[in-house]
Amino acid sequence: MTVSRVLRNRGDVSPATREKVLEAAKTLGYVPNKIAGALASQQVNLVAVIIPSVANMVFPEVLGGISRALEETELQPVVGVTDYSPDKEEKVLYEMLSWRPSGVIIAGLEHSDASRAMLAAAGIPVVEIMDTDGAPIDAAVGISHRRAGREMGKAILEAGYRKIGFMGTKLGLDHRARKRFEGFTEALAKGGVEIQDQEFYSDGSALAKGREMTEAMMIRSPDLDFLYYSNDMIGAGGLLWLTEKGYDVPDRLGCAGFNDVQLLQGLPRKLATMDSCRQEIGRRAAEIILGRLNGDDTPTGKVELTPRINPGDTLRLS
Amino acid sequence: MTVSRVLRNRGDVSPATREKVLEAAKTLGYVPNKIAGALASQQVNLVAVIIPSVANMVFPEVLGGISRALEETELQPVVGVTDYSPDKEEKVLYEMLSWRPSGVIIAGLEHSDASRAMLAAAGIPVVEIMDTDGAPIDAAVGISHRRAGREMGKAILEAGYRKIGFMGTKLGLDHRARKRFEGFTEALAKGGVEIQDQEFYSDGSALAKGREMTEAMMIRSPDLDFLYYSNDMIGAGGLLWLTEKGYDVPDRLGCAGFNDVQLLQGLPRKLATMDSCRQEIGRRAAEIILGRLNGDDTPTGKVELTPRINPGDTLRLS
DNA sequence: ATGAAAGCGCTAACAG
DNA sequence: CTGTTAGCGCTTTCAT
Repeated sequence: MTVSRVLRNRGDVSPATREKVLEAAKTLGYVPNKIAGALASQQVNLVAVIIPSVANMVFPEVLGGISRALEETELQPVVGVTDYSPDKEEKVLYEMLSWRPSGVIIAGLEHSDASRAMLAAAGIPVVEIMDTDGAPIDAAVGISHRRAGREMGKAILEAGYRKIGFMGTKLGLDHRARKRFEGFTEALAKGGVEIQDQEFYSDGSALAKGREMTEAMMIRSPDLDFLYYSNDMIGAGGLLWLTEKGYDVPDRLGCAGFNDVQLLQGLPRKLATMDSCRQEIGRRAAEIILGRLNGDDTPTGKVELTPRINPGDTLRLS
Repeated sequence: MTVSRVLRNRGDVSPATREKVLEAAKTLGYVPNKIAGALASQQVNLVAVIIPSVANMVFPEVLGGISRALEETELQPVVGVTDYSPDKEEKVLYEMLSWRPSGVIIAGLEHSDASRAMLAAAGIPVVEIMDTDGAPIDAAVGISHRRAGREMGKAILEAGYRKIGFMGTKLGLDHRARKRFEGFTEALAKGGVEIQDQEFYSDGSALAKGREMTEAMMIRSPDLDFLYYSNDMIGAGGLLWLTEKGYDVPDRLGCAGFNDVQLLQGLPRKLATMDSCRQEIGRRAAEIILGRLNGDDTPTGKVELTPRINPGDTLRLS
């Protein structure tokens, strides 16, 4: 009845009755039931956001971009976490889709067949984020990690480094880290250079792991002149160790990470890195959803952002 | 009809029809509509989790505890973020309650009157977390930040430090930081000591801020012999600066933070700190919700966990 | 073991 | 401007 209209500021309601209803609602402590509302109106102003982890520092920033873009909107983000597991992704997705959200923002381009099917069948805008190396189901916004790896490789060669070591997460399910690695080795190969040593880790405090792995690697392969880390956290740990040991960085030895996490500002030396455009990815993804929902003819397909190399203090300039 | 029974493994259904339904569902890519289900059954297996921030490192860990406890359950956490604003908290809460969750886990004990009213009226279990200095609406799990501050103050005095500086976030809306500060000054007062210098910051990279503030403070008050930081991140930044400048830590100058964030493991020196029991808080909170929902006579009221001081390398032992 | 019917609390469309 | 009437897609209860 009229009550519904008042609470949603819809249609014409006389200020008098409006007042009355509002007051009654307040004194009764009335909270509308969105479940019933959603069922009746067949629309749920929620955007499902599916990411691998909240601990990773990268994703909270993407989330920030999304929230900000959705702030002045009816839409609200709801996040689900997959822990980098395709199985869990499938479950989370199923769970979220069963609430009939207005759109989905999901990290990565690789999903199980079932997940892809659900997304395709959902009949709502789907934006895959972070990565553009592959074919999106609907829309995608991100960076090309393969290209990012390649460019870092190129920059390193141009700076004159030749004996290169790599450290990173186990490359199994982190597709983006894998693609960076592939692009990196590819660029090196083009310059006739091969990675001389490499090491992978799976869990633990990234800073400490970076430190340990770096120590192990420098003992094993003392003549390395560059260390490429798959993320800034292990890179920072490594750099701390190198600094303590008195390595001449970046001349005797250079190093670089990936992500440009601002968390690390304040460390003694600034690690060379590459911005992964996290905020903007979030914002753009949200905007695409909004556009689609407004019926704008937002172009489907990929939006590829371009990360820049930030040489910091640890990459000799060529 | 029968379909409903199959999908929920309820009631007696012949294996034959069961098979048929399941297959049909799969080929049709059928995803049940939880909205309708929730409306009909009057129950939503969601737990609203309301926290100030996801960027803070503290809350993701609490979330981890909650998720793990809820893993084998029907319940699913859904998080809302308040950005430390009571207004936003109210909005988020209203929004979430309108989805009729089965329970609420919310950070802190201070809420607007409206928020308290909503929580009290919701008729669902409510667990306030992180803090026990105050009166909970329903149940609470956390630590006494006042006591944490007091204990750190006591430990510092016992170790013989006397000229103490404090650095922290602006104490406006972060009630827990404020309570720690109050407890801290109280303990010092009991020992006849007063804080000699203090500085507050609002935003920016915590590590960098800690560094800057420490530098400023040590220039302004060079005879300080202890620095108490309201969190580990600024503490770590400060410690890095002190180490670079060659301060004799912890003898000439001690320092300590709060939270015991594992993120920082791997820094050259380990900051003295206090564990804030984040994981366990999350787990216990979830368990209380579960208990209440199962009708167990879980005792209402506060659960106060006891944080321990971890002296690291920066607190002289007494 | 299965079908039929009622209704969850709202919104949408239409009357008044 | 305001009231009335149908559902939304399920679950629940009751009959078969």
